[in-house]
Amino acid sequence: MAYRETPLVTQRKLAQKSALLHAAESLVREGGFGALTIQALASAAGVGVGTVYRYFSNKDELTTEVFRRATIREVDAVSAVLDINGTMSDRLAAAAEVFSQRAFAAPKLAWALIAEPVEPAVDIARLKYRKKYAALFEKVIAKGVDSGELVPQIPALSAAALVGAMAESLLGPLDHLECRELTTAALRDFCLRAVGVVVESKCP
Amino acid sequence: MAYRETPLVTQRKLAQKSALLHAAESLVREGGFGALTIQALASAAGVGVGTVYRYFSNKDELTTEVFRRATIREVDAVSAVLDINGTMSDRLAAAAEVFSQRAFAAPKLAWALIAEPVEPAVDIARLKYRKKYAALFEKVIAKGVDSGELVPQIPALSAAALVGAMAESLLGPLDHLECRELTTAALRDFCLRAVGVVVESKCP
DNA sequence: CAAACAAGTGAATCATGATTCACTTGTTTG
DNA sequence: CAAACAAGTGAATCATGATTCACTTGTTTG
Repeated sequence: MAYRETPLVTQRKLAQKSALLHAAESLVREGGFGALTIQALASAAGVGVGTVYRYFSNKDELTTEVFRRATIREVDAVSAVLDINGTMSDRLAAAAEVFSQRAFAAPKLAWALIAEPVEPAVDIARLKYRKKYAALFEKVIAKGVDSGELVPQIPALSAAALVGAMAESLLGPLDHLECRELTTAALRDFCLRAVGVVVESKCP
Repeated sequence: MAYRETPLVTQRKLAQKSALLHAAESLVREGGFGALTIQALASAAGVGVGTVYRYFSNKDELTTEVFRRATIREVDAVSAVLDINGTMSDRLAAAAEVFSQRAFAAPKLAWALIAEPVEPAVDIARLKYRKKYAALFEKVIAKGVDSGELVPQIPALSAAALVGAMAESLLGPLDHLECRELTTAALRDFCLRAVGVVVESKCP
């Protein structure tokens, strides 16, 4: 007798939540998190504002989830490339390149994820995922130091510094899409030098 | 017959504005820009909220001015040390050390200036002063590249990356004041390697 | 001293977006 | 089909701090 959620309804609800998240990410891709208001999302998704609250208990939950999903894709891409075969410097080089290339491929999104002024909730998530990047780098750097491939250093500090270097150095160039290749290469070399890989042999 | 501002009054007004700015910076030193509300400032300075508006036309002007004054001190300190005699790497090393030491000396302020989530107006100022740091580094790096002391590179990119590396790598350690020396040295070495100075001779 | 004016005051108001809630519409069950 | 319930709605309300403004207090001038 009682009403029970049927599979069809469950699926529709999932689809609706997914549609909302997609619409929200589109808004962020176009105008950063500043463009992601409940009103804007509701009208972009073609629903009433109240409907948004059926799927997210509040704004922070929404923005945090949008940030999390987008950032996880980035972290995963960098993580994947850090696991390739080769020396530690090969891996770090590939990671820097991927980070840069992906940022150039979606500049506004990159800016939103990396540097846009946002509500504290998103900023906390940002900190968390920066640590995730740093943890990935730290592991590889530590291995490189152990094997003698990299100069002795504090892996945790170098890793954080790499994250900062990557993020900051792209902020300016992101709107100069022509310099993409040059910038990517320069950033990669900077990172390699920073962790103590000799780029050009000095002892012929 | 008409009322005209007497030197005494002019001086009092200057003193009042200065007192407000000092009180505002104290609030920021204790709790970041988040703690700097007009209400809090007014009661900290022992005046009514209306009085604050006699000296600053709006909140953005106030916060921006507090940020500007504090940051200029930092930029000047780094700038001064970049002008010392010595090789370009000596200068960059000194700059990294000064940046780090000053951050450790006032951790909450450093956090507020570098990374705290703030209203867009302050964030714009932040961007501006990050560029100022970068410009200082860029000059020194360019000189070093020209003289062959540093590896070939894009000075503007390396400079931005250095700024990012310094800022990011201190975010974590700032509450571990014990590691101050070690962290400072590690950051300095990271920066020197990054710009292509060979820290340890490889050709005996 | 008193007129003329500026500085100081803080309760009241405003601005911006998030959030609620009484109501409407759609689904499920027997 | 109709009862039972959830999803959808958007105008109204709320929350947070900035901002205003009618008023009070202090300074200057002749």
